[in-house]
Amino acid sequence: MASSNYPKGLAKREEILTAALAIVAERGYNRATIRELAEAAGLSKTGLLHHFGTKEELFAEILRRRDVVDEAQIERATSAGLDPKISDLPRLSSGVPGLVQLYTRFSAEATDPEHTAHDFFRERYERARERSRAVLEKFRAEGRLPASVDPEQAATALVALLDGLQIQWLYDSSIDMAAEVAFFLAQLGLDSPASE
Amino acid sequence: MASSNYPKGLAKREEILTAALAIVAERGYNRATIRELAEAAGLSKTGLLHHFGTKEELFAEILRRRDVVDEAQIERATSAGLDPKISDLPRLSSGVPGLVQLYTRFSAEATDPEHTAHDFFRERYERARERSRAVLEKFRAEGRLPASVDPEQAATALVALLDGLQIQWLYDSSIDMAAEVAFFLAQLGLDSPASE
DNA sequence: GTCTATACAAAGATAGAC
DNA sequence: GTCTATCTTTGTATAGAC
Repeated sequence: MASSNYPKGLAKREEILTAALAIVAERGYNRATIRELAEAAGLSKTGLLHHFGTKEELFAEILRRRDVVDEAQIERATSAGLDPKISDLPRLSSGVPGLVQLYTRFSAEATDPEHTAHDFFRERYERARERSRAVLEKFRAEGRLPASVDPEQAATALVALLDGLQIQWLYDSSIDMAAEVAFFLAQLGLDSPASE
Repeated sequence: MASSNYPKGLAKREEILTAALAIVAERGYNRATIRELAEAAGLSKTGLLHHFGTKEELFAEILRRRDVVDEAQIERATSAGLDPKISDLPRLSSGVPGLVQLYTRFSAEATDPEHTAHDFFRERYERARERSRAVLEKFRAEGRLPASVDPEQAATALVALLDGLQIQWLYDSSIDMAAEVAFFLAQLGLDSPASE
C-alpha cells in the first residue's frame, strides 16, 4: 500500500499523517479536504496523493494506526498482569474527539460495499468480535462470568455498544461511555475485581 | 421547512420522497445524488431543490417519516394491549437495507455540529433515550425489571446497542439484531412474558 | 522517488428567465 | 412553480520537472 520505503518518503508519510490527524481533530472531518491536508503537510495536493493514492487510503491508515496504538496499550496492560479493563476501552483513543468523529463517519461511509475501505472495516469488526469473545471466554473459564452468558452473543453486543455510545457521545458529550460499558459488563454478571 | 402547502406542491413532494426512498434502497446512499433523485422523480435538479432546499433536508424528511411510521406501529401495538416489544425494534424499518444505510450514514455525517441535521439528530437521540427510559421504568414499576437496574443508564445502552448493531449488520448481514437485543434485555433481567 | 502544475468530471448550490 | 445556465468545490488523472 505504501509507495516506497525510502527514508525520505517514510518521513514525509509520517509528517502527512500527523498533520492530517491534527486537522481532523481541530476542524473536523468535513474540512479535512485533501487540499487542506496537503497544505498542512507542506506540499501540493498531488504531492500528497503520491504518498497515499486516495483520500480514503489516508484515512484508513490513520485508523489502522489508532488500532495499533490501542492494541499495544491493551497488550502492555495485560502482560503487566492486569486484566484487560474492557470498561476503559472507550477511553483509549476516544479522548480525541476528532478521531472518534473520523472513525464514526468513515465506518459509516464504508458501509457501501463498493467503498475502498469496506473490506477493511468488515475484517476489523470480525476481529473486534473475535477478540472480545476470547476475553469473555477466558473470564468464563475463570469463573468470573456466569456460564449462562454466551460469549459470542455478548461480544457482538459489546462491540455494538461501543460504536453506538461514540455516536451519542458526539451529539452529547455528557454521555459517560465508560460508565455505560461498566454497566453492561455488570449486567452480564462479570465479577470485576478491584476496578479502580 | 416545506416550500409550499399548495396541493400540487404537496403531491410533488410526496412523489419526490417516494422516488428518493426507492433510489436509496436500490442503489445505495452514494448513488443517491440530487441529479439521480430528480431524474427518478421526473424533474430537473433545481426543480427538486425548489421543494427541498438542500439534499440534507430531503434526507432528514425521509428519516422523519420513518420515525413517524415506526412510532405509529409501536403505538398501535401498545394500545392493543401488547407490550412494546423492544426486541422487535430493529425489525421495524430495518428490514429495508437502504433505509438502514441512509440512517447510519446520515447520522454519522450530522455528527458535525455545523451540519444542517445536527440538531435534528441530537434531539432525536434525546427522545429515543427518554422513551426507552420511560418504558423500562414502567417495567420496573410492574416488577418485571429488577430494581437494581438504572433505567436511564440502560436506556442509553439500548439506544447505542441498536445503532451499533445496524452498523455491524451492514457489514455482515448474518448479525442477528433481534437476537442481540433480546439477549441484552435478558441480561437486564427483564421478565419477558410469552414473547412469540 | 518525490513532487508541481494543469486539466477534468461530478457534486451541490444559486440567479434569474419563463 | 419550474427550468436553463452558471458557479464553486470536491476528488482524481495525466504530464513532466527535479
